Amino acid sequence: MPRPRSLTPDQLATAALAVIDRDGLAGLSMRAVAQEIGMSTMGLYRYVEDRGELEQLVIDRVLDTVDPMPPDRGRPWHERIEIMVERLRGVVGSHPWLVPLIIAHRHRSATILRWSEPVAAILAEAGLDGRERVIALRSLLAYVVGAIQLEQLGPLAGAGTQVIADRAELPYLSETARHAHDVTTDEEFHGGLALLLRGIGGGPAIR
Amino acid sequence: MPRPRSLTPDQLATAALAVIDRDGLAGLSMRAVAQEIGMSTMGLYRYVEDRGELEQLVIDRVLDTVDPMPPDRGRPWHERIEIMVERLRGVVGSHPWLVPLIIAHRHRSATILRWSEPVAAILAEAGLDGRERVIALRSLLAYVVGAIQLEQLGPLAGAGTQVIADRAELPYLSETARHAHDVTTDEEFHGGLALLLRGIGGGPAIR
DNA sequence: CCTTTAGGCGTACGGCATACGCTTACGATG
DNA sequence: CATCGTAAGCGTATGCCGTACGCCTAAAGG
Repeated sequence: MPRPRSLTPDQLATAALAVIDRDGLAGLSMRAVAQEIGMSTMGLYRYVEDRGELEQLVIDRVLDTVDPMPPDRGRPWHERIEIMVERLRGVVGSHPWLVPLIIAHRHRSATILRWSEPVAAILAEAGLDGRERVIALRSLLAYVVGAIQLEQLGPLAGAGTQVIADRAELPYLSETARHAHDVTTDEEFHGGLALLLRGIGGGPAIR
Repeated sequence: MPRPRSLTPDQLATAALAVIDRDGLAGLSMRAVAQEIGMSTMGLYRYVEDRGELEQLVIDRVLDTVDPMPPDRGRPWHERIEIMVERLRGVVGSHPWLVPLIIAHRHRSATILRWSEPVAAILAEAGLDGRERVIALRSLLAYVVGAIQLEQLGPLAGAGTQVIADRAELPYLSETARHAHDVTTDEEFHGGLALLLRGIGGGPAIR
Protein backbone atom coordinates (compact mmCIF):
# COMPACT_ATOMS: atom_id res chain seq x y z
CA MET A 1 0.00 0.00 0.00
CA PRO A 2 2.65 2.59 0.91
CA ARG A 3 5.05 4.11 -1.50
CA PRO A 4 7.79 1.59 -2.30
CA ARG A 5 11.37 2.10 -1.28
CA SER A 6 13.54 3.45 -4.02
CA LEU A 7 16.84 2.25 -2.55
CA THR A 8 18.10 -1.09 -1.31
CA PRO A 9 20.48 -1.25 1.67
CA ASP A 10 23.00 -2.68 -0.74
CA GLN A 11 22.83 0.38 -3.01
CA LEU A 12 23.33 2.53 0.05
CA ALA A 13 26.37 0.54 1.15
CA THR A 14 27.79 0.65 -2.37
CA ALA A 15 27.46 4.43 -2.50
CA ALA A 16 29.11 4.86 0.89
CA LEU A 17 31.91 2.52 -0.10
CA ALA A 18 32.45 4.53 -3.28
CA VAL A 19 32.81 7.67 -1.20
CA ILE A 20 35.29 6.00 1.15
CA ASP A 21 37.35 4.47 -1.65
CA ARG A 22 37.51 7.87 -3.33
CA ASP A 23 37.90 10.32 -0.45
CA GLY A 24 39.03 8.17 2.45
CA LEU A 25 37.34 7.60 5.76
CA ALA A 26 37.46 11.30 6.58
CA GLY A 27 35.41 11.98 3.45
CA LEU A 28 32.57 9.80 4.67
CA SER A 29 29.66 11.95 5.79
CA MET A 30 25.91 11.72 5.50
CA ARG A 31 26.03 14.69 3.12
CA ALA A 32 28.62 13.08 0.88
CA VAL A 33 26.74 9.79 0.65
CA ALA A 34 23.46 11.58 -0.03
CA GLN A 35 25.09 13.52 -2.83
CA GLU A 36 26.60 10.34 -4.23
CA ILE A 37 23.13 8.82 -4.45
CA GLY A 38 21.47 12.01 -5.59
CA MET A 39 19.22 12.29 -2.56
CA SER A 40 18.92 14.86 0.19
CA THR A 41 20.91 14.35 3.35
CA MET A 42 17.92 13.63 5.51
CA GLY A 43 16.51 11.17 3.03
CA LEU A 44 19.18 8.72 4.16
CA TYR A 45 17.62 8.57 7.58
CA ARG A 46 14.71 6.69 6.06
CA TYR A 47 17.11 3.82 5.54
CA VAL A 48 19.44 3.98 8.52
CA GLU A 49 18.99 4.96 12.13
CA ASP A 50 22.22 6.95 12.24
CA ARG A 51 25.69 7.18 10.81
CA GLY A 52 26.81 4.13 12.73
CA GLU A 53 24.26 1.98 11.00
CA LEU A 54 25.48 3.20 7.63
CA GLU A 55 29.01 2.22 8.60
CA GLN A 56 27.76 -1.18 9.66
CA LEU A 57 26.12 -1.59 6.27
CA VAL A 58 29.39 -0.86 4.49
CA ILE A 59 31.37 -3.25 6.65
CA ASP A 60 28.86 -6.05 6.22
CA ARG A 61 28.84 -5.57 2.49
CA VAL A 62 32.60 -5.89 2.30
CA LEU A 63 33.06 -8.68 4.83
CA ASP A 64 30.28 -10.72 3.28
CA THR A 65 32.58 -11.32 0.33
CA VAL A 66 34.91 -13.39 2.52
CA ASP A 67 34.55 -17.02 1.49
CA PRO A 68 33.63 -19.05 4.62
CA MET A 69 33.91 -22.49 2.96
CA PRO A 70 36.27 -24.82 4.83
CA PRO A 71 39.29 -25.51 2.61
CA ASP A 72 40.03 -28.96 1.19
CA ARG A 73 40.56 -31.35 4.09
CA GLY A 74 43.37 -33.12 2.32
CA ARG A 75 45.81 -30.34 3.20
CA PRO A 76 47.70 -30.12 6.50
CA TRP A 77 45.71 -28.07 8.99
CA HIS A 78 48.20 -25.22 9.25
CA GLU A 79 47.87 -24.68 5.52
CA ARG A 80 44.10 -24.62 5.83
CA ILE A 81 44.29 -21.94 8.47
CA GLU A 82 46.65 -19.96 6.28
CA ILE A 83 44.05 -20.10 3.53
CA MET A 84 41.32 -18.82 5.83
CA VAL A 85 43.54 -16.03 7.13
CA GLU A 86 44.58 -15.05 3.63
CA ARG A 87 40.96 -14.76 2.50
CA LEU A 88 40.23 -12.34 5.31
CA ARG A 89 43.36 -10.33 4.63
CA GLY A 90 42.65 -10.18 0.93
CA VAL A 91 39.20 -8.72 1.33
CA VAL A 92 40.11 -6.23 4.05
CA GLY A 93 43.33 -5.30 2.32
CA SER A 94 41.52 -4.14 -0.79
CA HIS A 95 39.70 -1.50 1.27
CA PRO A 96 42.37 -0.26 3.64
CA TRP A 97 40.42 2.81 4.69
CA LEU A 98 37.86 0.51 6.26
CA VAL A 99 40.24 -1.02 8.78
CA PRO A 100 39.50 1.36 11.66
CA LEU A 101 35.80 1.03 10.97
CA ILE A 102 35.97 -2.74 11.02
CA ILE A 103 37.88 -2.67 14.28
CA ALA A 104 35.31 -0.40 15.88
CA HIS A 105 32.34 -2.48 14.71
CA ARG A 106 33.97 -5.86 15.08
CA HIS A 107 31.70 -7.14 17.82
CA ARG A 108 28.55 -6.47 15.81
CA SER A 109 29.65 -8.26 12.69
CA ALA A 110 28.36 -11.73 11.85
CA THR A 111 31.10 -12.34 9.30
CA ILE A 112 33.84 -12.72 11.87
CA LEU A 113 31.75 -15.43 13.47
CA ARG A 114 31.14 -17.23 10.19
CA TRP A 115 34.86 -17.00 9.48
CA SER A 116 35.79 -18.22 12.95
CA GLU A 117 33.63 -21.32 12.70
CA PRO A 118 35.76 -23.26 10.20
CA VAL A 119 38.92 -22.03 11.89
CA ALA A 120 37.69 -23.37 15.21
CA ALA A 121 36.82 -26.63 13.47
CA ILE A 122 40.30 -26.93 11.97
CA LEU A 123 41.90 -26.25 15.35
CA ALA A 124 39.72 -28.93 16.92
CA GLU A 125 40.72 -31.42 14.23
CA ALA A 126 44.33 -30.56 14.91
CA GLY A 127 43.83 -31.94 18.39
CA LEU A 128 43.75 -28.75 20.46
CA ASP A 129 41.56 -28.99 23.54
CA GLY A 130 38.98 -26.36 24.44
CA ARG A 131 41.24 -24.05 26.33
CA GLU A 132 44.02 -24.24 23.76
CA ARG A 133 41.48 -23.53 21.04
CA VAL A 134 40.24 -20.41 22.77
CA ILE A 135 43.74 -19.04 23.03
CA ALA A 136 44.80 -20.04 19.52
CA LEU A 137 41.71 -18.52 17.93
CA ARG A 138 42.06 -15.23 19.76
CA SER A 139 45.77 -15.10 18.96
CA LEU A 140 45.14 -15.61 15.28
CA LEU A 141 42.54 -12.88 15.29
CA ALA A 142 44.84 -10.56 17.24
CA TYR A 143 47.68 -11.19 14.84
CA VAL A 144 45.56 -10.62 11.75
CA VAL A 145 44.02 -7.43 13.12
CA GLY A 146 47.35 -6.03 14.23
CA ALA A 147 49.28 -7.06 11.14
CA ILE A 148 46.76 -5.58 8.73
CA GLN A 149 46.91 -2.27 10.56
CA LEU A 150 50.69 -2.17 10.73
CA GLU A 151 50.86 -3.12 7.08
CA GLN A 152 48.46 -0.38 6.11
CA LEU A 153 50.06 2.34 8.21
CA GLY A 154 53.62 1.87 7.12
CA PRO A 155 55.06 -0.48 4.55
CA LEU A 156 58.02 -2.31 5.94
CA ALA A 157 60.32 -1.35 3.07
CA GLY A 158 59.10 2.27 3.07
CA ALA A 159 60.51 5.61 4.02
CA GLY A 160 59.75 5.29 7.73
CA THR A 161 61.88 2.20 8.04
CA GLN A 162 64.69 3.90 6.14
CA VAL A 163 64.78 6.69 8.69
CA ILE A 164 65.19 4.16 11.48
CA ALA A 165 68.08 2.54 9.64
CA ASP A 166 70.11 5.75 10.08
CA ARG A 167 69.58 6.21 13.80
CA ALA A 168 72.93 5.73 15.45
CA GLU A 169 71.51 5.69 18.97
CA LEU A 170 69.42 2.64 18.17
CA PRO A 171 72.10 0.23 16.93
CA TYR A 172 70.20 -3.05 17.01
CA LEU A 173 67.00 -1.60 15.66
CA SER A 174 68.69 0.23 12.81
CA GLU A 175 70.73 -2.84 11.94
CA THR A 176 67.46 -4.77 11.81
CA ALA A 177 65.78 -2.07 9.74
CA ARG A 178 68.49 -2.35 7.12
CA HIS A 179 67.32 -5.90 6.47
CA ALA A 180 63.74 -4.78 6.00
CA HIS A 181 63.98 -3.79 2.36
CA ASP A 182 64.27 -7.33 1.15
CA VAL A 183 61.20 -8.54 3.00
CA THR A 184 58.06 -7.98 0.97
CA THR A 185 54.74 -7.20 2.59
CA ASP A 186 53.49 -10.68 1.81
CA GLU A 187 56.58 -12.39 3.15
CA GLU A 188 56.32 -10.37 6.31
CA PHE A 189 52.67 -11.24 6.83
CA HIS A 190 53.05 -14.93 6.08
CA GLY A 191 56.31 -15.14 7.95
CA GLY A 192 54.70 -13.86 11.12
CA LEU A 193 51.69 -16.10 10.65
CA ALA A 194 54.02 -19.06 10.17
CA LEU A 195 55.68 -18.27 13.50
CA LEU A 196 52.34 -18.24 15.25
CA LEU A 197 51.22 -21.47 13.57
CA ARG A 198 54.47 -23.14 14.46
CA GLY A 199 53.88 -22.10 18.05
CA ILE A 200 50.38 -23.52 17.96
CA GLY A 201 51.99 -26.76 16.89
CA GLY A 202 51.20 -27.10 13.25
CA GLY A 203 53.94 -25.29 11.40
CA PRO A 204 57.11 -26.71 9.85
CA ALA A 205 59.71 -27.88 12.35
CA ILE A 206 61.70 -25.39 14.39
CA ARG A 207 64.65 -23.81 12.61
CA MET B 1 61.68 39.94 26.96
CA PRO B 2 58.17 38.78 26.10
CA ARG B 3 55.58 37.66 28.52
CA PRO B 4 56.49 34.21 29.90
CA ARG B 5 54.43 31.11 29.08
CA SER B 6 51.94 30.18 31.73
CA LEU B 7 51.55 26.54 30.72
CA THR B 8 53.97 23.67 30.12
CA PRO B 9 53.29 21.11 27.39
CA ASP B 10 53.11 18.55 30.16
CA GLN B 11 50.31 20.42 31.91
CA LEU B 12 48.48 20.55 28.62
CA ALA B 13 48.88 16.82 28.06
CA THR B 14 47.78 16.09 31.60
CA ALA B 15 44.61 18.13 31.16
CA ALA B 16 43.79 16.42 27.87
CA LEU B 17 44.40 13.02 29.41
CA ALA B 18 42.09 13.90 32.28
CA VAL B 19 39.36 14.73 29.79
CA ILE B 20 39.87 11.48 27.90
CA ASP B 21 39.96 9.34 31.03
CA ARG B 22 36.75 10.99 32.22
CA ASP B 23 34.70 11.40 29.02
CA GLY B 24 36.31 9.03 26.56
CA LEU B 25 37.94 9.81 23.26
CA ALA B 26 34.71 11.29 21.91
CA GLY B 27 34.79 13.82 24.75
CA LEU B 28 38.17 15.16 23.70
CA SER B 29 37.77 18.55 22.07
CA MET B 30 39.71 21.77 22.11
CA ARG B 31 36.85 23.37 24.00
CA ALA B 32 36.80 20.65 26.65
CA VAL B 33 40.55 20.80 27.23
CA ALA B 34 40.49 24.59 27.43
CA GLN B 35 37.76 24.44 30.03
CA GLU B 36 39.69 21.79 31.96
CA ILE B 37 42.65 24.18 32.16
CA GLY B 38 40.53 27.26 32.73
CA MET B 39 41.67 29.00 29.56
CA SER B 40 39.81 30.11 26.47
CA THR B 41 39.59 27.68 23.57
CA MET B 42 41.82 29.68 21.28
CA GLY B 43 44.41 30.13 23.98
CA LEU B 44 45.42 26.52 23.41
CA TYR B 45 46.61 27.37 19.92
CA ARG B 46 49.47 29.32 21.47
CA TYR B 47 50.83 25.95 22.57
CA VAL B 48 49.87 23.56 19.80
CA GLU B 49 49.55 23.91 16.06
CA ASP B 50 46.32 21.95 15.89
CA ARG B 51 44.34 19.18 17.50
CA GLY B 52 46.67 16.52 16.14
CA GLU B 53 49.59 18.03 17.99
CA LEU B 54 47.60 17.95 21.21
CA GLU B 55 46.88 14.27 20.65
CA GLN B 56 50.56 13.64 20.03
CA LEU B 57 51.36 15.35 23.31
CA VAL B 58 49.00 13.06 25.19
CA ILE B 59 50.35 9.93 23.56
CA ASP B 60 53.95 10.89 24.23
CA ARG B 61 53.16 11.64 27.83
CA VAL B 62 51.64 8.22 28.35
CA LEU B 63 54.09 6.19 26.29
CA ASP B 64 57.05 7.88 27.93
CA THR B 65 56.19 6.01 31.10
CA VAL B 66 57.11 2.70 29.42
CA ASP B 67 60.36 1.50 30.94
CA PRO B 68 62.85 0.92 28.09
CA MET B 69 65.59 -0.66 30.25
CA PRO B 70 66.68 -4.08 28.97
CA PRO B 71 65.65 -6.72 31.51
CA ASP B 72 68.17 -8.74 33.52
CA ARG B 73 70.28 -10.72 31.05
CA GLY B 74 70.34 -13.73 33.33
CA ARG B 75 66.83 -14.72 32.26
CA PRO B 76 66.04 -16.75 29.12
CA TRP B 77 65.45 -14.44 26.18
CA HIS B 78 61.78 -15.34 25.71
CA GLU B 79 61.11 -14.26 29.29
CA ARG B 80 62.88 -10.99 28.64
CA ILE B 81 60.68 -10.30 25.64
CA GLU B 82 57.63 -11.15 27.72
CA ILE B 83 58.74 -8.54 30.22
CA MET B 84 59.12 -5.89 27.52
CA VAL B 85 55.74 -6.73 26.03
CA GLU B 86 54.07 -6.69 29.40
CA ARG B 87 55.43 -3.22 30.16
CA LEU B 88 53.92 -1.88 26.97
CA ARG B 89 50.60 -3.59 27.58
CA GLY B 90 50.47 -2.37 31.16
CA VAL B 91 50.87 1.27 30.23
CA VAL B 92 48.52 1.23 27.25
CA GLY B 93 46.00 -0.93 29.07
CA SER B 94 45.57 1.64 31.81
CA HIS B 95 44.32 4.17 29.26
CA PRO B 96 42.18 2.04 26.96
CA TRP B 97 40.54 5.04 25.30
CA LEU B 98 43.90 6.00 23.89
CA VAL B 99 44.37 2.86 21.84
CA PRO B 100 42.91 4.18 18.59
CA LEU B 101 44.89 7.39 18.99
CA ILE B 102 48.13 5.50 19.55
CA ILE B 103 47.49 3.38 16.48
CA ALA B 104 46.86 6.45 14.35
CA HIS B 105 49.97 8.28 15.59
CA ARG B 106 52.19 5.24 15.85
CA HIS B 107 54.64 6.28 13.17
CA ARG B 108 55.36 9.63 14.79
CA SER B 109 56.10 8.22 18.21
CA ALA B 110 59.66 7.86 19.44
CA THR B 111 58.64 5.55 22.27
CA ILE B 112 57.90 2.60 20.03
CA LEU B 113 61.41 2.93 18.66
CA ARG B 114 62.96 3.12 22.12
CA TRP B 115 60.94 0.07 23.09
CA SER B 116 61.86 -1.82 19.94
CA GLU B 117 65.59 -1.31 20.44
CA PRO B 118 66.06 -3.69 23.40
CA VAL B 119 63.62 -6.15 21.83
CA ALA B 120 65.69 -6.19 18.64
CA ALA B 121 68.79 -6.66 20.76
CA ILE B 122 67.27 -9.62 22.58
CA LEU B 123 66.22 -11.22 19.31
CA ALA B 124 69.74 -10.77 17.96
CA GLU B 125 71.20 -12.37 21.08
CA ALA B 126 68.80 -15.26 20.60
CA GLY B 127 70.56 -15.95 17.34
CA LEU B 128 68.01 -14.74 14.82
CA ASP B 129 69.51 -13.42 11.61
CA GLY B 130 68.52 -10.07 10.09
CA ARG B 131 65.59 -11.28 8.09
CA GLU B 132 64.20 -13.42 10.92
CA ARG B 133 64.55 -10.47 13.27
CA VAL B 134 62.56 -8.21 10.96
CA ILE B 135 59.71 -10.68 10.84
CA ALA B 136 59.78 -11.54 14.52
CA LEU B 137 59.78 -7.90 15.59
CA ARG B 138 56.89 -6.95 13.32
CA SER B 139 54.95 -10.03 14.44
CA LEU B 140 55.38 -9.16 18.07
CA LEU B 141 54.20 -5.62 17.42
CA ALA B 142 51.26 -6.87 15.37
CA TYR B 143 50.25 -9.31 18.08
CA VAL B 144 50.49 -6.72 20.85
CA VAL B 145 48.55 -4.11 18.89
CA GLY B 146 45.83 -6.56 17.88
CA ALA B 147 45.55 -8.26 21.24
CA ILE B 148 45.23 -5.01 23.16
CA GLN B 149 42.42 -3.90 20.89
CA LEU B 150 40.56 -7.20 21.05
CA GLU B 151 40.99 -7.23 24.78
CA GLN B 152 39.62 -3.74 25.13
CA LEU B 153 36.67 -4.20 22.79
CA GLY B 154 35.30 -7.39 24.25
CA PRO B 155 36.40 -9.31 27.30
CA LEU B 156 36.73 -12.97 26.50
CA ALA B 157 34.54 -14.10 29.37
CA GLY B 158 31.94 -11.39 28.75
CA ALA B 159 28.43 -11.24 27.40
CA GLY B 160 29.44 -11.28 23.73
CA THR B 161 31.16 -14.61 24.09
CA GLN B 162 28.18 -16.01 25.95
CA VAL B 163 25.91 -15.21 23.02
CA ILE B 164 28.19 -17.13 20.69
CA ALA B 165 28.08 -20.13 22.98
CA ASP B 166 24.37 -20.50 22.25
CA ARG B 167 24.55 -20.37 18.45
CA ALA B 168 23.51 -23.78 17.19
CA GLU B 169 24.56 -23.05 13.60
CA LEU B 170 28.16 -22.51 14.68
CA PRO B 171 28.87 -25.79 16.51
CA TYR B 172 32.65 -25.65 16.75
CA LEU B 173 32.77 -21.97 17.58
CA SER B 174 30.12 -22.20 20.26
CA GLU B 175 31.76 -25.26 21.73
CA THR B 176 34.98 -23.27 21.87
CA ALA B 177 33.22 -20.24 23.35
CA ARG B 178 31.95 -22.38 26.20
CA HIS B 179 35.55 -22.87 27.30
CA ALA B 180 36.22 -19.15 27.26
CA HIS B 181 34.91 -18.35 30.73
CA ASP B 182 37.76 -20.06 32.48
CA VAL B 183 40.45 -18.19 30.56
CA THR B 184 41.25 -14.87 32.19
CA THR B 185 42.29 -11.84 30.16
CA ASP B 186 45.86 -12.21 31.35
CA GLU B 187 46.01 -15.90 30.58
CA GLU B 188 44.66 -15.24 27.12
CA PHE B 189 47.20 -12.51 26.41
CA HIS B 190 50.18 -14.42 27.75
CA GLY B 191 49.00 -17.67 26.23
CA GLY B 192 48.93 -16.13 22.76
CA LEU B 193 52.26 -14.44 23.29
CA ALA B 194 53.72 -17.77 24.42
CA LEU B 195 52.54 -19.37 21.18
CA LEU B 196 54.25 -16.69 19.14
CA LEU B 197 57.46 -16.93 21.18
CA ARG B 198 57.46 -20.69 20.85
CA GLY B 199 57.18 -20.24 17.10
CA ILE B 200 60.05 -17.80 17.09
CA GLY B 201 62.03 -20.51 18.75
CA GLY B 202 62.40 -19.45 22.33
CA GLY B 203 59.35 -20.74 24.13
CA PRO B 204 58.94 -23.92 26.15
CA ALA B 205 58.97 -27.11 24.06
CA ILE B 206 56.02 -28.03 21.88
CA ARG B 207 53.10 -29.69 23.65
C1' DC C 1 58.46 55.03 32.25
C1' DC C 2 57.95 53.55 27.65
C1' DT C 3 58.24 50.29 23.93
C1' DT C 4 57.96 45.93 22.14
C1' DT C 5 56.49 41.30 21.86
C1' DA C 6 53.91 37.45 22.72
C1' DG C 7 49.85 35.78 25.59
C1' DG C 8 45.27 35.32 25.81
C1' DC C 9 40.45 36.07 24.32
C1' DG C 10 36.09 36.87 21.44
C1' DT C 11 33.98 36.50 17.31
C1' DA C 12 32.90 34.23 13.22
C1' DC C 13 32.85 30.65 9.59
C1' DG C 14 32.15 26.40 7.51
C1' DG C 15 31.33 21.61 8.32
C1' DC C 16 29.29 17.92 10.87
C1' DA C 17 25.15 14.68 12.72
C1' DT C 18 20.62 14.79 13.39
C1' DA C 19 15.59 16.22 15.47
C1' DC C 20 11.37 17.69 13.57
C1' DG C 21 7.61 18.87 10.58
C1' DC C 22 6.00 19.60 5.93
C1' DT C 23 4.86 18.07 1.22
C1' DT C 24 4.28 14.56 -2.12
C1' DA C 25 4.23 10.16 -4.66
C1' DC C 26 2.33 5.89 -4.59
C1' DG C 27 -0.81 1.97 -4.77
C1' DA C 28 -4.59 -0.51 -2.48
C1' DT C 29 -9.33 -0.03 -1.97
C1' DG C 30 -14.05 1.68 -2.83
C1' DC D 1 -11.61 5.94 -11.95
C1' DA D 2 -11.51 8.66 -7.57
C1' DT D 3 -9.98 8.59 -2.95
C1' DC D 4 -7.02 8.29 0.89
C1' DG D 5 -3.64 6.33 4.24
C1' DT D 6 1.12 5.65 4.51
C1' DA D 7 5.75 6.18 4.10
C1' DA D 8 9.25 8.74 1.04
C1' DG D 9 11.77 12.49 0.69
C1' DC D 10 13.08 17.31 1.69
C1' DG D 11 14.06 21.92 4.22
C1' DT D 12 15.02 24.08 8.21
C1' DA D 13 17.16 24.57 12.53
C1' DT D 14 20.11 23.28 16.52
C1' DG D 15 24.17 22.45 18.70
C1' DC D 16 28.40 20.40 18.30
C1' DC D 17 33.23 20.61 16.15
C1' DG D 18 38.10 22.73 14.56
C1' DT D 19 40.17 26.82 13.71
C1' DA D 20 41.32 31.68 11.05
C1' DC D 21 41.73 36.30 12.39
C1' DG D 22 42.05 40.56 14.92
C1' DC D 23 41.95 42.97 19.25
C1' DC D 24 43.53 44.05 23.92
C1' DT D 25 46.93 43.57 27.49
C1' DA D 26 50.58 41.71 30.56
C1' DA D 27 55.21 41.82 31.24
C1' DA D 28 60.13 42.50 30.60
C1' DG D 29 64.25 45.23 28.41
C1' DG D 30 65.93 49.64 27.67
